[in-house]
Amino acid sequence: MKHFYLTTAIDYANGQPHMGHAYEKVLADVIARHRRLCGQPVYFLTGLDEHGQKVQQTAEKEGIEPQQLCDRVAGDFQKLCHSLHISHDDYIRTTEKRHKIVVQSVLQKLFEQDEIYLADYQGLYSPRLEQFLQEKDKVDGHWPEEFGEVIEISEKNYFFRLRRYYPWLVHYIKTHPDFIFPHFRAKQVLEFLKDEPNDLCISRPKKRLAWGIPLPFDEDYVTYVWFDALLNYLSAVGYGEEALGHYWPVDIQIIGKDILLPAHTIYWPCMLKALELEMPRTLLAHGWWLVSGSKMSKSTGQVVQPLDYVRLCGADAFRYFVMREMVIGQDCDFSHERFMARYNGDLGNDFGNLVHRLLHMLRRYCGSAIPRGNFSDADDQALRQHWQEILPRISEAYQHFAIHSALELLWEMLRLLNRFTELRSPWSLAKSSRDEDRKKLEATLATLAEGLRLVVNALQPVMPETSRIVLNALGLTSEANLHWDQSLRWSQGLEGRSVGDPSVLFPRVEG
RNA sequence: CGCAGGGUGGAGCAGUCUGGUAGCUCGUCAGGCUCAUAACCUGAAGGUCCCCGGUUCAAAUCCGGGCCCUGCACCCA
Repeated sequence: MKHFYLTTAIDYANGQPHMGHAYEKVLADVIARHRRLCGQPVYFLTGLDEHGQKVQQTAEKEGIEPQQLCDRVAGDFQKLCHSLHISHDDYIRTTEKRHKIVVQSVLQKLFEQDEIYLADYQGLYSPRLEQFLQEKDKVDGHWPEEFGEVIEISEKNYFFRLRRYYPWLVHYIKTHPDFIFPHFRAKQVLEFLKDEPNDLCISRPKKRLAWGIPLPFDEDYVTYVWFDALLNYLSAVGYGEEALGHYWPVDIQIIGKDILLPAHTIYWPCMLKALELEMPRTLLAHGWWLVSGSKMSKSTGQVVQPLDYVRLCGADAFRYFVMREMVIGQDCDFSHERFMARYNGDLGNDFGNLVHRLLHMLRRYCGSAIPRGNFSDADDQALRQHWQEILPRISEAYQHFAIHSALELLWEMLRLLNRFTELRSPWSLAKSSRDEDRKKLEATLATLAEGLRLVVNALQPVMPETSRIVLNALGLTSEANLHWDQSLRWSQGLEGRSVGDPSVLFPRVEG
């Protein structure tokens, strides 16, 4: 059976993890966890892009070997994954042998197929910065000081015949509306493609850049970093081996909107086409996090690092926040106020407090066991009815990456559970000595427990840790193994289970 | 210039593709409850859905025009 294969972009080793990296991994993780719960075997890949000029330069600046730098940065990013509870199945680094072998075999194959040719590359070059320049690098029509002397040079390089696939690519994008998501991004790509792209220069002379994968057919050159990096999606799942069939084509590739063009919508499809491989099913381009809080931070002398919130409020709270706030594909603003509002309001008040008050009532009124629910009235029916209505919408939202709407629906349910609690007022029923009131009290708590179980199960992809804690508190230990549809059906399965003591899931954080 | 995205009660956002009494969260005001994390529940006030025009029985939504904000190919989620 083919795996559901999804990837994030691989992060570039020249820099520290930031909000965007964290978001992308969480998004991918939520999708991966959801698919697993739906019973699909999932292969979730992320990793690190380690070659190229920037890495070489940074390493030189620090006086260390590039590989040392990469090892350190890889550690930082893996730590990030760990602290966010990312459930990736593989972490690929482009300096690994398994990757280099694939890059070289792909290059050799394309070279033999005449997809790669040698030609003169002409351009403006700054020897001081050791890089090629573009007209747009000019400031007010002049080269900035730091470029030093700018000369026109010509050097031989290898090119990939991208233009060969230009007409095919345009047609493919036009006829595959699900290829690029959100759809409006496809329009942007087609706009870009109105001008025929040039063939892609895939080599760098070793005398200028040594930190890369050598071309198999010319030892004087290394591979251009994008060409190298994109192939990680193939090298991780056994390109050239039988195993590839268990993963390819890749189902979802999650990337930032900035690397959609030209890398993932031009280079990558053309490379795959030349290799006679199927296209990715969906390229999912997300937006950017803007941090407007920097002004506020300056005035208070505090620099707010978004990842500090993981430490402050926990991974699940961070995951909830980024999934709830970001509408897929659009940009979104991060601010302390918004984070705290979501944390204290949504998580603390609506959710955590509901769990707490329910467990407390179960302990106080029912000896910490979930009672039998053999009483039903209009309020109770309405609650079940509501769940029946939103359940397909929640599944649909997960399917279409609208995680924020899935969460919105779940919180709607949580509010209804809080309202139901008020309507039935178990604390009043508990004072009565009538049998009927006792039955009503028990049924109320049973209904609340079941409602909470359903919400928490549907919340698993976004908040795995919290879900586990709450399910355990409801006396369930193996619920995670249940199939998505099965676990989200209203049932009586909780009856008789002994529940945990009330604990505060999301302690209030002031400030 | 052009292209793409956005402009919805005090704040932040859904909704726009598939027209049908404008929805959510926060905030404000009033009330209720006391199981609970100064929490929860109820009610109220508050909107020319950027502007102009068109299509339609009906427009936040479709069409045309205009204004404003943000991005746009070294690298960057």
